[in-house]
Amino acid sequence: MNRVLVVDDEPQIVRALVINLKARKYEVDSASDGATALRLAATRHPDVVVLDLGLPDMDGVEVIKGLRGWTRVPILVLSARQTSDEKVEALDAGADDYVTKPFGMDELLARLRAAVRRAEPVGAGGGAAVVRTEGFTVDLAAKKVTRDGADVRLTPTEWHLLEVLVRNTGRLVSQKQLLQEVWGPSYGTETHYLRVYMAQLRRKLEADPSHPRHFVTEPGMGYRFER
Amino acid sequence: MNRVLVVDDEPQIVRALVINLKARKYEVDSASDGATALRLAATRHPDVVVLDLGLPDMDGVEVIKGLRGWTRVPILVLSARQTSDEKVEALDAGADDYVTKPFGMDELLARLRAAVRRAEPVGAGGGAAVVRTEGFTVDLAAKKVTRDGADVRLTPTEWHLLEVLVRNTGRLVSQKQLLQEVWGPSYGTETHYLRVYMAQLRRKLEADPSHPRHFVTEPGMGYRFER
DNA sequence: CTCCCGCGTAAAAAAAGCGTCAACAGCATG
DNA sequence: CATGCTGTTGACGCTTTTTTTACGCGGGAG
Repeated sequence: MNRVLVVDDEPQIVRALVINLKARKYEVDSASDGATALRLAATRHPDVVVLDLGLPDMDGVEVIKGLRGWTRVPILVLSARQTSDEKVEALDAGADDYVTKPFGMDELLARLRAAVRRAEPVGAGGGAAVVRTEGFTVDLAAKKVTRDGADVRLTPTEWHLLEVLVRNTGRLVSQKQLLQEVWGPSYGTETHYLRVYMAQLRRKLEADPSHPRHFVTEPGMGYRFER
Repeated sequence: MNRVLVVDDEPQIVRALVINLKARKYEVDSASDGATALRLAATRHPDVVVLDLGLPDMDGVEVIKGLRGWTRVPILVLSARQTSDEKVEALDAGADDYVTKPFGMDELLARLRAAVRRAEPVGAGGGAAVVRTEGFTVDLAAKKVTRDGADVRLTPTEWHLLEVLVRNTGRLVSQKQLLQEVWGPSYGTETHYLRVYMAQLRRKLEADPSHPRHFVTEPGMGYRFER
């Protein structure tokens, strides 16, 4: 889940934000002055910062610059000041968004989501994209399989089958599920295909293809990939 | 020089934006309806889109979704509607920012700068935008390819294709992704184009074009650039 | 013990995909 | 107006991939 750093010197605003954010399963840290904010940002590495400009100890723009010196974390500025100059200054200092008080909680949360979303890396897939065994390595993101340092060439069907199995490492995948995921929803009984392609995967990846260690047959049920 | 796509059905707003943007050295395209906007976005590849939600031919949120189907270009929404629901809907559909009319030009431009800035690749401040192989060198920033000390002349399409591949060095890029990024979202099955242009890239860059080392074909899946 | 079914393997036939050459149209340039 | 460049499209031979067919093996049921 995402971590948010809330920075505001008005306790009631902090409380309202914290309650709303926690209800939506964000992890929340809070600070009421700039120095604390910078320290927390450095130690806690939030995914987004909500920053009030009117802080007691330092100018809000200085906080933005302090953050931008070392991180690109999204900064959502919150301010009572509505003048155009203030907004321009904050945005050009490195803020990502600027919301004037009083603000609607729904809107603020939506802007927060937008900020978090666009900060996500391109590969939106969750989880480790590389799976290693002692014999070979599968890189889901690059769609690449390596064995003894050399690339292994897989056909689209072989790759797709491998992908489904690896994404379910350790779990049994039924024949029907494999067929439908790889060949399409109208397939489900053509277990021939599985035997043929399993043999090819084993030939390309198993040290001893006739005694497979990683691509295990569960007779009558399906197949299982073991790391 | 950044390219902006302005979408609004009120001519005076478009004119005001275009004048201000051009004065600040942006390249500007404009559209007055959603269909044109989507087409221009596909063909011109703007760095940021300024989108009015009240278009004559389609719902603004649909335009956002149409863009988000294939690109992460920043979208700055412009709208006369101020209700929280509208904002939330647009932001959650994939917009990056939401400004209500009437708006201050200074603020809009500052938000535009913020949107463009954060969309820049991480290594933008002098990072390694140059990729070298033993045969040739690609400079992403300068949009230049060098081989044996001499510049290689690439057509716009060739360059675009090369760019996508190089930005994904080592990763397999699917045929569909290549087609959509280079030719636009309505393409996806015209694999013929890829074959023709791959051949041209190889002829210009590979030492032995018929045995490519860097532009690898993964039959049925896509292509991969290897350094 | 024998039969039968599911499994693995191999090799065929069929289909799909790839690279290449060449022609053509649109467009900007000179 | 001619020219050259670019992007699009078609045709063809060839290779790879998928599908289909065939056959041997082994374990469990009867």
